[in-house]
Amino acid sequence: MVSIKDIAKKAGVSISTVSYALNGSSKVTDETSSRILAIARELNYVPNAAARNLKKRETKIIGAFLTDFKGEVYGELLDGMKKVCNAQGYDLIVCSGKQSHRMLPERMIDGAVILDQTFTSEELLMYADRNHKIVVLDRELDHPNINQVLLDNKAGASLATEYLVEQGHQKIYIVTGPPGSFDSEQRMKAVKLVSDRAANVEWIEIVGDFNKSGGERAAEQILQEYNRPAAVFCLNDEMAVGLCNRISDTELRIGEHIHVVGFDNIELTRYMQPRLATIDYSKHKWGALACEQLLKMIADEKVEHERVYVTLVKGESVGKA
Amino acid sequence: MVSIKDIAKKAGVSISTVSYALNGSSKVTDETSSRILAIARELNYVPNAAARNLKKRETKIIGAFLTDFKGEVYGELLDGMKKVCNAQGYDLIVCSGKQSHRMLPERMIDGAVILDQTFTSEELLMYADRNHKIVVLDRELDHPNINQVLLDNKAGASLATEYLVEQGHQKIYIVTGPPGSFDSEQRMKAVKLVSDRAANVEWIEIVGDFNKSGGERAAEQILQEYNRPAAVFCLNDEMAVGLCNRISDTELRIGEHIHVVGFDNIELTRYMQPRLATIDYSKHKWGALACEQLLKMIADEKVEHERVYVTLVKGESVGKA
DNA sequence: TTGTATGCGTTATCAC
DNA sequence: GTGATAACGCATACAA
Repeated sequence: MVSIKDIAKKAGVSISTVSYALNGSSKVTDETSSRILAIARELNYVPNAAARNLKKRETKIIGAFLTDFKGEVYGELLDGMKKVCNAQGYDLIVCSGKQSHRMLPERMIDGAVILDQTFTSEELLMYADRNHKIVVLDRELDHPNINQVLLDNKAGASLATEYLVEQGHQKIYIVTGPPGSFDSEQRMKAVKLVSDRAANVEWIEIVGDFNKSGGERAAEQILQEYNRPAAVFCLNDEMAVGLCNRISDTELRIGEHIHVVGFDNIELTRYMQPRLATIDYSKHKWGALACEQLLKMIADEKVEHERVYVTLVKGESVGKA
Repeated sequence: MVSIKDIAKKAGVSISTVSYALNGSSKVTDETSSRILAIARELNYVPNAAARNLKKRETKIIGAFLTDFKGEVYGELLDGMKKVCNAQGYDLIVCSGKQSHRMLPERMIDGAVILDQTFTSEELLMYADRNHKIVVLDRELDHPNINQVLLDNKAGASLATEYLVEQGHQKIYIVTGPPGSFDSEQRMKAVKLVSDRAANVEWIEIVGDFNKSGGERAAEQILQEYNRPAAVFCLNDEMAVGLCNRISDTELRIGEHIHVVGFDNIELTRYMQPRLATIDYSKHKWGALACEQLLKMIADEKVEHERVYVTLVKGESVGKA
């Protein structure tokens, strides 16, 4: 491996001069500087990250942690993060799984964005206590080194529920996420609030898992109990897709016998027949905002918790009761 | 930051003893070792990655490079990679964009899996010359430090084309990927071979881009020229989705007037009506194999280029001519 | 079994 | 403007 030492030797200068030249310091003459740069290029010199990181105590890398790589939501989200990071000279790396947790405490990254159930809140608080900067997208956590950038789950779930109520539906199934999911619990709360406020609205909770299979299982239950048209609010689109898919195997029609609304507005919903009603938000903006906040924290700027706004997307998957 | 020096001081031993103890060396007494470990835990000691990397000249991290984060194919692929890496004590990080290229030459990772158009082949060869280990999934490249794990594009495209020919189609549109795409060119070659071998088969090339929008544009052209039923081989599913979507706005029916086959078997195709015929392969296995090969190279084991096999998935998107 | 000493490749603080 | 030199935190050959 070619190091600054090699360049120094070849240029007949000291390593400190080389370091200055490579870092564009004005302390060195243009002439020596350009000579050193030429030699560096000639030798194919590449700085060693480990050495630089060790000395500077920063890596200029941000880590995004996901529960798994399979989610539909992630593409745009990561894209938003990358754009912001790159614009400020940071690199973004994406990690998943328990093993990768070490990245943060071992200082391989300067900060972390968490959308990852495999982190416990205690674990995150511990890292925050050790002065690591963290942005959480999937929980509420109060600590000076932790910033929240959360979806407006309450608004989204209210919009969806109100939409069903307005259409005259009185029997509403709610297919939830996995037990303990922050998003699921938040959304569920809003559903209860809205439907309890409405007259003659009955809601039935079905425990789901935020995956297609959960939606399919919910469909089974709903089909078994079927006696009159019903509405279903799947707390995410993935389950709505599974549910609609299962229903379409029967003689019941989505938007006529079973009315469905989802949450997330994943791309797939645009290609469903009928089009799925759902809750939309800018995933790109969510990711961008998360990284902006994180970079501010790293720069020791003050930040406030942020909220990502949502809107209702109507679709033919919901008809009049 | 608490370092082994702090532990050594508190334990009344030298830093080397601490280092030995932490690394589970048998050179140190069980008694002192456990005492040191206890102190380390008490002080919340976490090793510093930069220092370790600098000394050991390895990071135990593999980098996966993607053209962008938005692709449908990536979830399972990355999952396969992660599983293999983790099983062998490596971490996987996912990167995208030109800025992240530095990871490899700066030695932040021990090796790279490339599915990323933003790398030129010259660039990769240069890294390989500097003894960096690389597995490519998206091009042919011959170098002792580069291993290929490629899809069997030729077989896949042949299967798809033969399927259309068998169904009696004589006018076949091919919607290609972006100019210069290796996969696209490979598939195109096989299409020509098969259709030229068949009697009375006419093929028409439409330049696409592997995105939905390319499929939509292709649909426009096909609709304009429409005078009799035609078949379309979209060289990936993403474009097939865009194409079908555009067609479904018209009075023409997929599988009746326009017959479509794709490539990749992305999850979305399962939810299309009618179901898209396509070429399937195990994305999980592809990723796993790529990392197995890479880890072997890192361990200085000999490897041969590998091929990922494909199968035809029939669907109602293709009917008899 | 433990301690001493050196070096990994950089950056940065001093002198000169 | 340039050059010694000392860290950064860790691993390890060698000495004791």
